[in-house]
Amino acid sequence: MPELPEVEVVRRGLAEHVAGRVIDAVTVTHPRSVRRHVLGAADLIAGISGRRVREACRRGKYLWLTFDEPDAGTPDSRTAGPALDAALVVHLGMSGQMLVQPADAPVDKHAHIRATLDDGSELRFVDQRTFGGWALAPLVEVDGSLVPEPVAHIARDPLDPRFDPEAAVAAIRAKKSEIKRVLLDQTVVSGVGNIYADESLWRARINGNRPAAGLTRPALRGLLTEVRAVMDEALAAGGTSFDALYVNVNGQSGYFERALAVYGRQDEPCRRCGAPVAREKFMNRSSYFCPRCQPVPRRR
DNA sequence: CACTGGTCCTGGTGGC
DNA sequence: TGCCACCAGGACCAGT
Repeated sequence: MPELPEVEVVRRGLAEHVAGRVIDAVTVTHPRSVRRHVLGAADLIAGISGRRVREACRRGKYLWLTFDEPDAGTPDSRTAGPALDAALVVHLGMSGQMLVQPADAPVDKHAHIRATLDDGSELRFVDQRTFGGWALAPLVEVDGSLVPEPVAHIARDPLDPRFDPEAAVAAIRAKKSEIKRVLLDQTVVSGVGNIYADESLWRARINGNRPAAGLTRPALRGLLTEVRAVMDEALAAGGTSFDALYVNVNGQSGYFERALAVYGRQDEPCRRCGAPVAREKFMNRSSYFCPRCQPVPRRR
């Protein structure tokens, strides 16, 4: 269940183990993992084979790899000109992993894409539930930043140096739906998933069912502060469990077992007031909250 | 146009 | 023991 902090841990791993490497051969063994690449697996493979990875980037839960210019003299480089290049966009979905392993290491049953690198290692995309995948897409400029086209609609996340809290507060207040749904809307603020939404709302003592537009600016500033704090803490926890063999292990951060205040703690005492944590259905999933610290809004 | 609710997908779990 | 319903959930899509 990778959210922003887990994805950032993966990005750091890719920056360390994959940036600078040349992608040699690519194999796709599950078509669903490349379904977002409309031109198909063969086109994706052709587009990244032989390319040297430049940088590992992230916005919200989206990852992407950029590449150095192809070598001068290749046919492509004449027509490419100054046009913006493409990036390999990766979304982990619910269960995606980006593993860097020795090429002769046993291959996981759910390894759907494998890319050999020029240092003898192999980058493997492992994904049990196949919600994630790879796609090659052109880079476009949005609000002064270069992002892949499928990421163009994704808002800046709270860890982005150019994240503007006041603009985020205004965007949240402009929404007509409940605050939790707005938090999960990646076009408003990106990187927040179901778990950290519940954790942030609990910290800010706001019930997720409250209309976003009805919350005061200070309340929303406080909420965004808690979102950032939860992410920072999870990132600190995740950054420590780092194996050189693996870029990351299932996006887990160690944060899960320890520090969750409400998520998954139905009927257990609220860590602040002791009241039993409540659980309710929300968009075919669950919301956890403290009914005392986060009072349910009055029906209008 | 904005908002809402359904759907995709598979492995693990718990009930009968 | 075996079967099946159910759950997890990010992003997309169709309907209002």
